[in-house]
Amino acid sequence: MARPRNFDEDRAVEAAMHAFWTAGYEATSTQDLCAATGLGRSSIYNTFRSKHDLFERALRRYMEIKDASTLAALEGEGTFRERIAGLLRQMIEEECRDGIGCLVVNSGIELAPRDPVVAGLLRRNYERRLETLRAVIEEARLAGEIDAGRDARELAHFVIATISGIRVAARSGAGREALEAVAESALRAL
Amino acid sequence: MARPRNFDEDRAVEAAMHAFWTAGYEATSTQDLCAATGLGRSSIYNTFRSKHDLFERALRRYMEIKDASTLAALEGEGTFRERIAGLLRQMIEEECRDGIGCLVVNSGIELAPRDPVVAGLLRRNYERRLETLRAVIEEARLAGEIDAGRDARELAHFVIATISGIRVAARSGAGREALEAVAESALRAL
DNA sequence: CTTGTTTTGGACTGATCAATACAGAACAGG
DNA sequence: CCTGTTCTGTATTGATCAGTCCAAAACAAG
Repeated sequence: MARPRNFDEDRAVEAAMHAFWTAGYEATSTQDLCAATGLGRSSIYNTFRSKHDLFERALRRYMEIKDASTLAALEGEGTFRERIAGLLRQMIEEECRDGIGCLVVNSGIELAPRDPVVAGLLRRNYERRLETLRAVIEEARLAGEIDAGRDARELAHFVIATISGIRVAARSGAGREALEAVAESALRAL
Repeated sequence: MARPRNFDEDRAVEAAMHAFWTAGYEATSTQDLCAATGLGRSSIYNTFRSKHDLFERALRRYMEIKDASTLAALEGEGTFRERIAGLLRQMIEEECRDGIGCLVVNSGIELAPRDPVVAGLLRRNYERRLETLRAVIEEARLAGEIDAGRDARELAHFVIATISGIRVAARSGAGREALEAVAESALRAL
């Protein structure tokens, strides 16, 4: 018994996600968000309470998507090493293709230091990724694919840091060969 | 035959550097810059042409300082491994102490994708750091401290990426032990 | 068709943004 | 002390910021 919505909320979140992703939080104005989503100001403020709340939704959505694709790479075919190599290659491919970076890394740098809510989201997501990786690595360790003396959790930290390092390097002007060299060196460390 | 300046230009640049460093480019207003430097708007715009130009100066200054301290760590005492370990420890210490991160990493994420001037500065700095590290690694390789079959340039890329990875991890909520684990794993890869 | 509820577009708010204008202050050379 | 030049504090610019308001529009239920 009321006027129905004229847009898809999830599509709007994903459009906002791309806007924040490419330009960052501060540099994305509410005007930009209107243009990206195709909505009017009222619709945005009526649906999402504020620019910050919309950003949270967008960041959560990004994490969902990214974590799903990471999990898919980790649970794919092949040896543990091959799967990690595939994961790193996937990141490099992404970074070189559209040069858009990673919203999690971007948010950690731009917002986390002064935004406790975002910092909390990122910390929880970090823990989740860490645990996923740790489990996979532990499995590989027990299967004898990597040195039994290594600590799975520490290696998981290392893999995550390597991915972040590759992403930052890509933003600093490193070419594809450089990124692949980093991935190769990291794989050797496992 | 004119009124002399009432402030030290270099001190002003360093004050601005700290402001940009802690809050980022967009989130630092010209008002903030006045407060940080202790100068009036006129003095700032008269000395540095614009907020952007002042940022460039600040970024250049940061790179000078940082590169000097990196070079000092690399040219210190001890084996190659010890010096790299010292460099990583220095970064971790810095990251844990004031949790302020690195202006180069921050700028690469926040500005480089949409600011060609900053992107150029960062790319040139990356090349410089790469060459410094490559030379040190090459020396270590010839001295037999690391596997002669490895490529010094590739390893240099890897070390830089590891440092960036550690910095991003610190911003994502990783604790000191996690960062140290990353450093240890990376050292093992050399 | 009427009523009730929600959405929507667009005008509007006060605040803040980077940057400028300008007048007077401060000094060096004469 | 003057004169010329550069500084500096303050007021102000127009633009843009996030967010609000309100009237008209759109639909469901009756």
